[in-house]
Amino acid sequence: MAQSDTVDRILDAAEELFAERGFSETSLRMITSKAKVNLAAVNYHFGSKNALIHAVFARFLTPFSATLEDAFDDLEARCDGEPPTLNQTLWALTESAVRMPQRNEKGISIFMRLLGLAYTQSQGHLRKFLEQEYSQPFSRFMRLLKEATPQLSAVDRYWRIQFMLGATAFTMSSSDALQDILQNKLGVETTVQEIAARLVPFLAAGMQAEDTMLVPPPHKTSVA
Amino acid sequence: MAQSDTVDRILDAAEELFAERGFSETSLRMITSKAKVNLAAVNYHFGSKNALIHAVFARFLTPFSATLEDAFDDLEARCDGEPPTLNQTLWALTESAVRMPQRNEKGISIFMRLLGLAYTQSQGHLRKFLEQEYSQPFSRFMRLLKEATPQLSAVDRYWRIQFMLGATAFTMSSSDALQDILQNKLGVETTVQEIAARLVPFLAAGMQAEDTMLVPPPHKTSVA
DNA sequence: CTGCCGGTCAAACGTATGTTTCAAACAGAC
DNA sequence: GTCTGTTTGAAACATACGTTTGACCGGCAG
Repeated sequence: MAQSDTVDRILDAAEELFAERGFSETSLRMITSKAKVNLAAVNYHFGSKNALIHAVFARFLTPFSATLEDAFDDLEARCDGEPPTLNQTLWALTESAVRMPQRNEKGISIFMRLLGLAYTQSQGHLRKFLEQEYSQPFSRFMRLLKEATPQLSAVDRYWRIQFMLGATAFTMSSSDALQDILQNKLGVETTVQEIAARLVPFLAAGMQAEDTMLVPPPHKTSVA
Repeated sequence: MAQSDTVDRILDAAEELFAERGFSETSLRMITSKAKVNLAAVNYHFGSKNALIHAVFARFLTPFSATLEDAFDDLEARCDGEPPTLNQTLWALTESAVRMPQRNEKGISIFMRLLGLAYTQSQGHLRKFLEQEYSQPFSRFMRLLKEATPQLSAVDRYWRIQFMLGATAFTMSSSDALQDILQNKLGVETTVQEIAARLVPFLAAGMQAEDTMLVPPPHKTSVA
């Protein structure tokens, strides 16, 4: 056991419980009892519950953002001046996520759910933490998206990026429950990789949809 | 004030606070003090906090599901045997939502955010409540989607529906914050109707994307 | 052995929560 | 006015939470 694995045990338990139940709904007592660790250990090692939440994100996000930067470097190098296509950009992102070394078989889906929760639950401190710690790869991704969709107006692109984020965060954030339902109803086993493989074409098609027409025409109410 | 507007004042305050902060993060004391009502009134009129949450949803969802059924009736009548197109189905849904009588100007976006939270926060009781109270219009919408996309496999269709739900719930759920950003960065005013007008084409294009290829081909790692 | 120090532990602290209680205020019927 | 059932009010209840405390343990340098 070398020094002390208490810190990792806490992080593991917290990660899993946060993903299952959300942040506010998970108490330190649940975490410490799942981790088989004394209650005070959290405040001793991390300082506060919020700091623990940040640490859970940092443990995954820091190596991930490095991997992602590499993937983007690779991609831009291969494209040699030409801006990467939308598909290439989206794939670079998902591949980076899937290739991360994972603590266990459901590591990625747990973390996707956490990211979804981070965006969804208002938790101001988390949002601030993520924005100021990981703004660089995020901005770079945004720039790539912009260069890959020059035909879109700024406003259209802005909203469609939100739609993409939403579809991704939402799907991944409820993927456990959804996978349960899907297994029961259709008898299909689905991995995160397969979900991503379905998601990317959906997003790419949405991004490249015909230009938005602001007056919704394809509808004829009451009057035939 | 006629009989008692206490119930409505509580519902108004709860709706707004839940949307802003989530369910667990909103206490009964916040609600009752915003509603200028005694703390005990919630338990007196609703029985429990969970029952209050259900009531908030029911107040919007019950008339909405009726409106939606009418819209679907209309649509199917106009199509006369032929299954409605995907665009028609999506527009029937969004038009129904937008046309609901609204308590105030942000009524719809508040409620969209609530629906997103309902799906995202695990809150088992809420999910059960929604499923068993409003399964009928939901199933009908699913059937219409199925008939409008006969080319999709059941699994593909299932996931793409989840993507649609995600993009919608997520976008609407953070639309207030997003609209603020958008106004500052791009100087554009955007209404819920306009967001919907951008969202529907995005969703329709995603739903009708080329068939999913499960082995992601458009990527060439390391090897040129 | 002594002294120290990072880590663990049980227990307690203060606060906030959802819920309950019971008396007071109110409305309408007789 | 009096009675009756409903609604409000202030206060208390029990519980759960995040955090803090201070005693204790174990290894290691002097």
